[in-house]
Amino acid sequence: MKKVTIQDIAKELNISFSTVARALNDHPAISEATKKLVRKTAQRLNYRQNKLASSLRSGHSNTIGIMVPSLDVSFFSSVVHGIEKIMNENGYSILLYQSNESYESEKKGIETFLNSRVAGIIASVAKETQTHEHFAEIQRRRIPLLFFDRALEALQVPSVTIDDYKGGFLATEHLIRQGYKRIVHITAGQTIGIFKERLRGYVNALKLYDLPVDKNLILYGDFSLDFGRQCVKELYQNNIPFDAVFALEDFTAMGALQQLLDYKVHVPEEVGVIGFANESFGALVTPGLSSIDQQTVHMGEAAAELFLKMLRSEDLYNNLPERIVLAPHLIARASTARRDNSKFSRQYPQESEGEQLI
Amino acid sequence: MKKVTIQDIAKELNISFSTVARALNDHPAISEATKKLVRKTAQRLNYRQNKLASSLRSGHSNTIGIMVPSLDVSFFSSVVHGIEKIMNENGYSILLYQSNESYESEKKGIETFLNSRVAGIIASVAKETQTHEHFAEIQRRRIPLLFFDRALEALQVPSVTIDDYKGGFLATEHLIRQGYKRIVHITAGQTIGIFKERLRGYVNALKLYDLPVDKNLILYGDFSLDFGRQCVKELYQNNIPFDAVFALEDFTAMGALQQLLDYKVHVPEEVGVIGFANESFGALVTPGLSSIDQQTVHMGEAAAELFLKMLRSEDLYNNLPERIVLAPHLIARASTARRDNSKFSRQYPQESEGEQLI
DNA sequence: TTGAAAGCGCTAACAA
DNA sequence: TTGTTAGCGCTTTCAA
Repeated sequence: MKKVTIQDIAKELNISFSTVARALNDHPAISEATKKLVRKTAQRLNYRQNKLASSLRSGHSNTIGIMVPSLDVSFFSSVVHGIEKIMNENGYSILLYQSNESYESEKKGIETFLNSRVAGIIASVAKETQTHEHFAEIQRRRIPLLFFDRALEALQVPSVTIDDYKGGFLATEHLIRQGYKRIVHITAGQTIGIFKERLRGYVNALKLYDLPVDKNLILYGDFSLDFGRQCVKELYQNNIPFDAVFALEDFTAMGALQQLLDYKVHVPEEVGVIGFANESFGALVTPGLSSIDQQTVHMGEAAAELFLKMLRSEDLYNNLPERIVLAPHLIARASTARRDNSKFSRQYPQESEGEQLI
Repeated sequence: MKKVTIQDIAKELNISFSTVARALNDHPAISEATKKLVRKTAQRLNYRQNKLASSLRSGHSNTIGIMVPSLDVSFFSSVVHGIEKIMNENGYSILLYQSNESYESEKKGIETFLNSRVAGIIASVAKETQTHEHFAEIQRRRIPLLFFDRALEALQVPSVTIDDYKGGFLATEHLIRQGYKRIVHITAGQTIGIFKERLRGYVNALKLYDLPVDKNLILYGDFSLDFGRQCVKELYQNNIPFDAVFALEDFTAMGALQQLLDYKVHVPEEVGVIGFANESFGALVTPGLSSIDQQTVHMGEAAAELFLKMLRSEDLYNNLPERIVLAPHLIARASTARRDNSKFSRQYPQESEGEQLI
């Protein structure tokens, strides 16, 4: 199949190729008659516009780059799902890149985006990333950049994140209201912003409710199902009493829960467990795992909408960057259903999604 | 920041711009001295190659299109994760498109890919798609096309799928060997190929083990957690005796399992339950949900490898298309752990992943 | 309402 | 080893 260009259509119709180009782009100065004729011929010849040529010439592109740590993490694939949907409805295509949490890979991806002359970039920063030179270059080239979930605070870049402090606070407050008093918090050893915020929420909730902050109850480490199990094991081995576990994310919480059940500890009666992220399995396990919902759908939508606004505005880097912070939601399930909590007053407006206990 | 081109570098160094181009592309005819000089200047001026221009001129592109029904389905996001990783390692970028199971959307996506002059397309067909004209056009343009998981048999296109017949057979055989005799199969009302194959595997396994095929035990419908619950309810309401459920996928199986537990039916002692897809929650619920693993990782890898082979071969459409069919694996967990099954002989080589019962 | 012509930034054949 | 030159297929200004 020979490649068909606007020249071929022009020859077919004995008109100039610029008229053909205008007709195909629905230029107002072209008569309806020629437009119709051109479109018909284009279809007959199986013509397809060459976006490479048109983008090269016009300097505009309708491709945007999305950089995520990994599509294997349901949170990210879910947000990408949402962003792609909305950007696609607005005529944009998605160039996808996974950093796999590696700084080098992230840098390479940004380069690819830049070389491909994308119209803008939406990114969630890799765990490993310490410097921000590669992101700064995007700004220097005046290309719209937006962070979601994991942002680099040092850069003046718009972002959509959730309030991790509030998430940590909500989880801890919920446990306190359920009557738990010695609450363990499992957090990350590294100094990732979002986990520090969750920890801060935990500490402040304890203080607000006049509970002591016990260093022995704050466990640092990697996060994984196994680490959750190990934490519970060590707490028992070291004879450290506790009656609840708030883990930085659901898999770790699930590990803790499994280990407790292995030890024949009653959940939620003796020990309550809550996680973070509201992974889909939380609703399916027994007892149902309480968690903090990260507003995945909203985050994708908000990111796409804000980004579209950026693409449309000219004075992109003149005003202060818009930073949208979404409110996390408490999802109370059986793993923390110790008792009636009606006597407590509400601290935040939407405390629960009203999900059924399982 | 002004846009820097090879012309700017050429002016800086008082050499011709084609020398610069050659130097940057590591052309063998250029001396090491100039190469070094050019590279240094390029870096100093913050030069970035324009892929639009180079692809337009050379006629080659290193972008490939990936079309999936939805990234919100963990199976697809997981396969895309794998494909992106390998293609990326081989120097390709990914243009991503979700059909959301819509034929129109799929068609539009293919058009975008074609207009963007992708080097090739990897696709999993939308549920809604009945015709294959849009895929045929890809072939007519001699662009490499590969299907994964959901292929259109009518087209001579290479594909990577799993053996759904064998999956259905394995699941049913496993239940039979565990001593279950009246096995319900929940399948899709629509006539999707892969579900028909699973049903065929179910029927043939029963026949092979001399068990009757009872129409009352084959339930057609939508697939969802709720439908699984509903199936169990109806079976009890209609007084249809059964001692096992094989559902077309894990969420439906989970619904059946939950309803059985609500009815205080003992799983696996009284009724066994097995699903399909090996979703991550299966290992976390209690009792652990037996399932059929779809070889997600292998599928991504196999698809990427086969595709790379296609991209490299010239006589792409001359020989018969390679169709790779992966073997599904039985994952036996607590939901079917009725009793010792050592007295049965093995039908297939790898019967179980040897996963611990939870 | 249409045509002519220039050129986006690069690759690659041909010359030197 | 390097330079000259001609486009890739399109958008867009200027002219008619």
